[in-house]
Amino acid sequence: MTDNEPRDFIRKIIYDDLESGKHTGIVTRFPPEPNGYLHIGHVMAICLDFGVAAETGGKTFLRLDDTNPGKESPEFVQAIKDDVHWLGFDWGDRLTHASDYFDHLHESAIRLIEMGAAYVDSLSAEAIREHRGTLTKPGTNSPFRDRSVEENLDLFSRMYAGEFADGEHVLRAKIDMASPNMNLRDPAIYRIRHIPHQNAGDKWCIYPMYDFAHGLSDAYEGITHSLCTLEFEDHRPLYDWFLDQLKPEHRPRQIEFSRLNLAYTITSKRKLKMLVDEGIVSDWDDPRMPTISGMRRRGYPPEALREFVKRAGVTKKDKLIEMGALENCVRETLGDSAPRRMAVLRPLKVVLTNYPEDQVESMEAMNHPGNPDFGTRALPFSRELWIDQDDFMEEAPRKFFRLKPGGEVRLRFGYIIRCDEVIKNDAGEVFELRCSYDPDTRSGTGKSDRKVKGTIHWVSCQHAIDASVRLYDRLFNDANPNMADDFHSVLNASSLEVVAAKLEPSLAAGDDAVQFERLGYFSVDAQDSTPDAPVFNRIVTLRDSWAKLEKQALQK
RNA sequence: UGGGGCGUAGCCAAGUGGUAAGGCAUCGGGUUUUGAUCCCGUGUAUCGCAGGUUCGAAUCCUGCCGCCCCAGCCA
Repeated sequence: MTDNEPRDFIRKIIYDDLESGKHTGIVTRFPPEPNGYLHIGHVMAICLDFGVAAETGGKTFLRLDDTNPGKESPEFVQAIKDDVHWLGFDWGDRLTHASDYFDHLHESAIRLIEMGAAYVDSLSAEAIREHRGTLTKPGTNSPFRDRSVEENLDLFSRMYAGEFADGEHVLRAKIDMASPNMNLRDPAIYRIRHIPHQNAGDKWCIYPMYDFAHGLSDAYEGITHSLCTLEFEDHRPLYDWFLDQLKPEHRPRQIEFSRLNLAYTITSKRKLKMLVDEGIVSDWDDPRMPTISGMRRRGYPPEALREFVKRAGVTKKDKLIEMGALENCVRETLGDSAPRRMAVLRPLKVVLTNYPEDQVESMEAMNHPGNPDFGTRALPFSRELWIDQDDFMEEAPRKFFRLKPGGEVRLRFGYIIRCDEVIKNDAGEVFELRCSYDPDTRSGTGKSDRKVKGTIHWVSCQHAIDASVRLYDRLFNDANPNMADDFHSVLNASSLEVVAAKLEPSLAAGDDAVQFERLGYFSVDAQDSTPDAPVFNRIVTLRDSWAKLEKQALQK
């Protein structure tokens, strides 16, 4: 147990239930509907459901909530399993489906009918809506509400037998059409759908609704605490109503917490699906997507996501968390684990005019400045180098301590160089820099104690590897696109930029996440990269206080 | 306008009658061959507002305001 650590309100309830002896073991479930990919919001639920069970020595079911065939598919089931595993959680032999319980559910529905607590309604969907009333006006009873038990049983068995078309009849719980809680106005519990099911195949043509299936599934599995998001709070009376009526052996308790919203992104499966279907992103695992698979492909480490949701906390307050908070978790974990490398994103040629034509030196470079265990590597150095265009300014402000005409800068793990001449192309763009190096300043020799303010990264031209590097930015320009009338209007048109980069030779090995020094963390794109044409994704930039200064200067 | 939920610093978040933790961000400063990391320091938070109870209120009471969710045969 994690004593002394502040516990969220749900853990308090659960730990209390353990201490009071109400429960001797905790059983939770993570119940996604396999109708899309899991996203950052689900990470929170996964960490809570699996986390609290693991902490208490309990168990967690991964339950596919597949009560609505037509929207659900095995592809999504597989993706969900992959994502939960990747995040670091294990359900053991507790992979279940709501559809595993269709027989029990069907029997329970019949019991409800026998108890006079459910009836077959033959009103059209539209008529049912009209009878439901509004938020301020009570509903009115369906003319079919008082059918006899026998008639209901007969009708329901014929629904089951496939005698009716979709929508002809529906089974409803008989509760209270005047309830101020809309969910209690005789909710539908079974509907007719002549459509095969992703797990149950052709066995059924009637399917249970979420409210009916969920609580009972929880009960069948012996779930002690059924954790869900706030929008189901209104459903809790209904959840409890079914349990009150049917009195299953185990009685689960539903507890609701607020969803986690990430600024500048959306967490609605429906909208994420639109991004995919409309080709705005390449697929569900596009590295810009807030899906688990997208973040995985982008290179986010799972421990960073776990740390992120831990910091976010579990409460009932609506949250919209800054993107920076997530990115910071990613930087923190990668900062420790990623080896350092050098790469030039927007190459600008530097010729060292006083360096021997055919000479190549080998520079020793640390793989991690803070951790000697990472060792060192050899970096080839020669007369022609690539540096980043951002590291040169023809007319530089005072505080710019990179390269400028007549100015000096240190090449990381190399020499101090001075910019002697700026060569431009016909369009007047800076095309090449003629520089001279100071042979006494070779890194690590201690021959000179000269200091220069700036250090920049570089790659030897003749040794460089060409690679395509994808630079990602937020998908939306609005902090809360969830609330936009039409998310298309707040899309960030430049969320992806692809550059032709030059990499140091050791990057051919294609490691896991690495840091390109002074630029950020990058990883090989598992799908598109090939040995001949490497493709890297930028996971996240480094913090950049220079960019911040520039931005402030612009605002003045 | 019915019902449910939520309001503590820019973003999260502890706190449950004894005088406002912590994290992230911000802003200073130090170290640094990554303008990174690291290290120090940095916040008058009218605890949504207004009344009330109390020696004492973010915590209790009353009234108000704001935001979110609910009228699928979706989950």
